[in-house]
Amino acid sequence: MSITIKDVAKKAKVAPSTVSRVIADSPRISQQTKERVREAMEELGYHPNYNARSLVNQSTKTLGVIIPSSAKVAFQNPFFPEVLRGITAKAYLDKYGLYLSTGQTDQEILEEVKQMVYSRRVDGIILLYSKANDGVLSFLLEQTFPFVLVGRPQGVEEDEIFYVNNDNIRASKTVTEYLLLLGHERIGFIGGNLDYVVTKDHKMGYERALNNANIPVREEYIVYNDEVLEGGQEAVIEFMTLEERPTALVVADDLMALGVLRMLDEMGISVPEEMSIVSFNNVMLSELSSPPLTTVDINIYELGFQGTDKLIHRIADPSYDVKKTIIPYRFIKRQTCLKRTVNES
Amino acid sequence: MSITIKDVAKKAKVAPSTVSRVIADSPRISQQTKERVREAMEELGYHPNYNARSLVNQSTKTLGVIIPSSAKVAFQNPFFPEVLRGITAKAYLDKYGLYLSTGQTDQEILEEVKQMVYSRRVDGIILLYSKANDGVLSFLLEQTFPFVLVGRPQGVEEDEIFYVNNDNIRASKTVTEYLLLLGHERIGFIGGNLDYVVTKDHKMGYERALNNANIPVREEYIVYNDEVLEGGQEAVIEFMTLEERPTALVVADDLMALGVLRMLDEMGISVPEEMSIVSFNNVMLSELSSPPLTTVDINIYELGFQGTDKLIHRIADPSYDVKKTIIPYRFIKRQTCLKRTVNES
DNA sequence: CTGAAAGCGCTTACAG
DNA sequence: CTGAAAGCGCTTACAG
Repeated sequence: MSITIKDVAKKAKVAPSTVSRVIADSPRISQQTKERVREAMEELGYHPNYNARSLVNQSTKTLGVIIPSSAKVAFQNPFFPEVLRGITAKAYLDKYGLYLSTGQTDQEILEEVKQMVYSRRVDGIILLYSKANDGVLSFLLEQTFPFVLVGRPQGVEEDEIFYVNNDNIRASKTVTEYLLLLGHERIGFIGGNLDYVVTKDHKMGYERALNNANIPVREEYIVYNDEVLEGGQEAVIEFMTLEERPTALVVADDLMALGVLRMLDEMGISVPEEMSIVSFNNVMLSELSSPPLTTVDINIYELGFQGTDKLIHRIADPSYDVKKTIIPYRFIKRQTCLKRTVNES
Repeated sequence: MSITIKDVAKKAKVAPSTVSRVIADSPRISQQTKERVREAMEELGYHPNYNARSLVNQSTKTLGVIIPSSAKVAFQNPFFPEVLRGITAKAYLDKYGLYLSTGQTDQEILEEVKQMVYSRRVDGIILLYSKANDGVLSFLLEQTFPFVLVGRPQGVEEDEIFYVNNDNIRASKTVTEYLLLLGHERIGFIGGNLDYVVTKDHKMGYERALNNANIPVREEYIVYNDEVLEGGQEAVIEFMTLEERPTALVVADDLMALGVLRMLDEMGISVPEEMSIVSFNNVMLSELSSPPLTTVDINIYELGFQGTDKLIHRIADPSYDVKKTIIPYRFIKRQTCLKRTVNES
């Protein structure tokens, strides 16, 4: 059908192997021949067939990107588009292609990952989430297939895993301490899905800050929710029906915080006067809410970029051994936090 | 290295071709042999090599997904994650893989598309935007490579192109008429990037509605902006410095409308009392703003799903000829529109 | 500096 | 119902 190396060879009156070497720009081919071959390629409109190449090279120059199961939830959170942007940028630089997972359930995703590695569709995998007892992770580990995790590994063989992450524990601690410094003592915590390690880290940071300040951690001030958008709203309802309502909130995600804001608005509770809020991610929209969100910029783009960088390193050089990279975060103070007024119990 | 068809053949004491037929579940192989071969595959942990397959089949079972150049802008708009979700769902059903473009500029993207088709990395392409004089489009057309457009084609050979789209002209007309019915006569239009066909369609619908109502279209009421988020804000400033300010706004995108809302809020102009707003897309967040946005649900997921369906059809059956699919939209009335109060000039 | 040959891991007419 | 052989389009030792 299409033009192959043989056609070019014939036209340039050389052997196919010579054409192949010209493509690779081998120094062992004379300038003259190169030119003649290139001319022939040009005239015929030759382009190398990727599959043939991959087959003999045993490498595809593509990276598999695994998006968490709840694609519906996941995709509506700007986190994923933004990591993807970082991944994309780095992949482009190194001429890697990106192969996207399409499964919706954990089961489907595991199947897909297996296909990807067994059928040699990708050279490495980048896992966009971290949770405990993840089948995908153990599979990858047991196959010793190159992969990197965006998030903190948890469970067995942590030191075997390549990953990029923020220090989410510290970030959460900082943020809670900030609230403490503003005089808040009744601080609520709205976490994401507890399956994810990041949620545990947020909670841990929160608790440490309270402990250091000798403020008891109260069960009723801690709430988790899967739903990024509705989650915040439900949590607010829970807190607001408490006898001793919190005066400040640590929220796992900007989008959730948007939901919180909206619900508080409906309830006639003003932010930051009556309720202070800090969240995480510094998603584009966090600046647009009213009031603009005080949040932690975790540098999502960089997580994607560095993760990809690490993966490519790992693929190119099996002896590469820098297992983890911690991306710095930045606390962004906007307008959802205020000193606690002392006119309540 | 890894287990091949030959290893299985040896173990099962058959010819490689037989193994191949067992994989394809050919009816011409006896049940007995099938079982023996399958056992061998199982024991050895055999998995077919995708590249080898693709090479002989001349097909990759992968779809290329092309995201518009301004990935930064694009990705921050929930439109793309949401189409991707639709694409992903359909691709999964038909066991197609997804290959993502990574280029940032038009030039880079064109290069990538060329690579994809020349090197046979994908069986078809899904273009997530439509603009006039698009190099990618003409290239695909001239190669007669299977592709589908999400959006309305414009320029030459429109009837040659497979596409899924909304009737954006009518949607925009409807929405403008709604504002008209509420008594608004000074209606501003904030469009997106004029390079995109959707922007032209929105404008056309807007103008038609005004024309039908015998209301002159005023230059100063029409504004375009690339930046999804900041765009709305700038536009508001422009309008508000006019002597005769608009009392209602048609906004190209929910995110832009969020920007508009925020700016209006800062200016102390209340929505919907002093300014009515209608936008497009019905992105998840449009419900969370205060007030919640009146918008047009264009069914983004379905655009992706149906587009992919069309592409797969086209690939599987070259005689398939249903060129266009129009996805219905739904006008969602929430709280950003109000009857115009007549206490102004 | 260049070519002939083998091989990457599959599939599919062609025979029998 | 099964096998031997050719071929998909490349690359890369091995010779010369």
